[in-house]
Amino acid sequence: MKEILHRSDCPIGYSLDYLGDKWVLLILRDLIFTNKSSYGDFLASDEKIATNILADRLKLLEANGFIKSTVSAEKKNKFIYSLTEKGIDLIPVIIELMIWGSKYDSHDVKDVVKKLEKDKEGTIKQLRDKLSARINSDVPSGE
Amino acid sequence: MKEILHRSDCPIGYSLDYLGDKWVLLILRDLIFTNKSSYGDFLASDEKIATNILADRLKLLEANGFIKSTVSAEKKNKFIYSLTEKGIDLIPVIIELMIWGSKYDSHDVKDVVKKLEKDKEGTIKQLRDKLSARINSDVPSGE
DNA sequence: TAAATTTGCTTGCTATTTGCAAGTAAACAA
DNA sequence: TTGTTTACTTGCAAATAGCAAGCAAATTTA
Repeated sequence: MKEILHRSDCPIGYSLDYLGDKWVLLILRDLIFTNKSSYGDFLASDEKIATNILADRLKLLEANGFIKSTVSAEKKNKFIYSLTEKGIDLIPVIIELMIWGSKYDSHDVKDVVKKLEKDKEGTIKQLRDKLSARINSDVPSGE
Repeated sequence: MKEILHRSDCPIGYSLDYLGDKWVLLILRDLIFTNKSSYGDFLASDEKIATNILADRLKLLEANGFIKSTVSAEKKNKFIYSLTEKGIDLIPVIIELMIWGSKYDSHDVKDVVKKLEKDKEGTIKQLRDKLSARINSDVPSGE
């Protein structure tokens, strides 16, 4: 795994050295907002990530402590990825990307995001709690 | 200028189609948090962006309405870049990247960010007001 | 007023990264 | 025991990034 070299000592630059990429935050989005948790799940997302890029990013995210993987309880050839606290802490970043995107994407149905925006802190706490629960249980549970 | 093709109709994906890159948000950071406003200013930032990449990203940001450029009043061979409202609306995204980066970057001096975090909304409003004032004045003013 | 400098790029070349298609391997199901 | 599911890896072509040099208009300096 290629080590991340930081280009400066700016905290924004530090974050972008990990997240400044077209794919990483989409994988984290899937983990935060959907029940997707496996390689095949992420592969099936609308953006159509290439198999080698997905494998690479999952390695990178795990090597850098954003996610962890466990063998599925039912199928031993299936891996379940879940967020660590470090990954969960990115919820506010992704929420703000969603709010901005929703404002400027003419195609977006804005009602859901508007509701979220009205209680941003509550929404973040809800997501945080749901995902924190998964940290110590091997199997992600549904809604 | 190459047009941005959106990979899905997710608002997060929409944002990342513009911002999912190691450089774009660093240029916007300079415009938001420092008094940098010219090609040469951005070039001098710690991350050492290449000249062709900087030129490309400035074009892209202007073509997509994040920034606008005006000829400097004093020097006619100098361009002054400033944020549009669309760009200013990215302040919350960048703030969250800074908060996350500050939490996980062991080298970061966290005091400034801790203070910011205590009054996030106030800080955003302050920045917003300062930058909004620049939209209708050709010359960015100092602190 | 001529030469040097500042400013904002562009160009050419090489190296790295991405993206697509195909292949592999372990676990599992029929 | 054969086919399928799952999670990758590999090979190759295309796109992007990065480095060094070059260029041109405006401005300053001699």
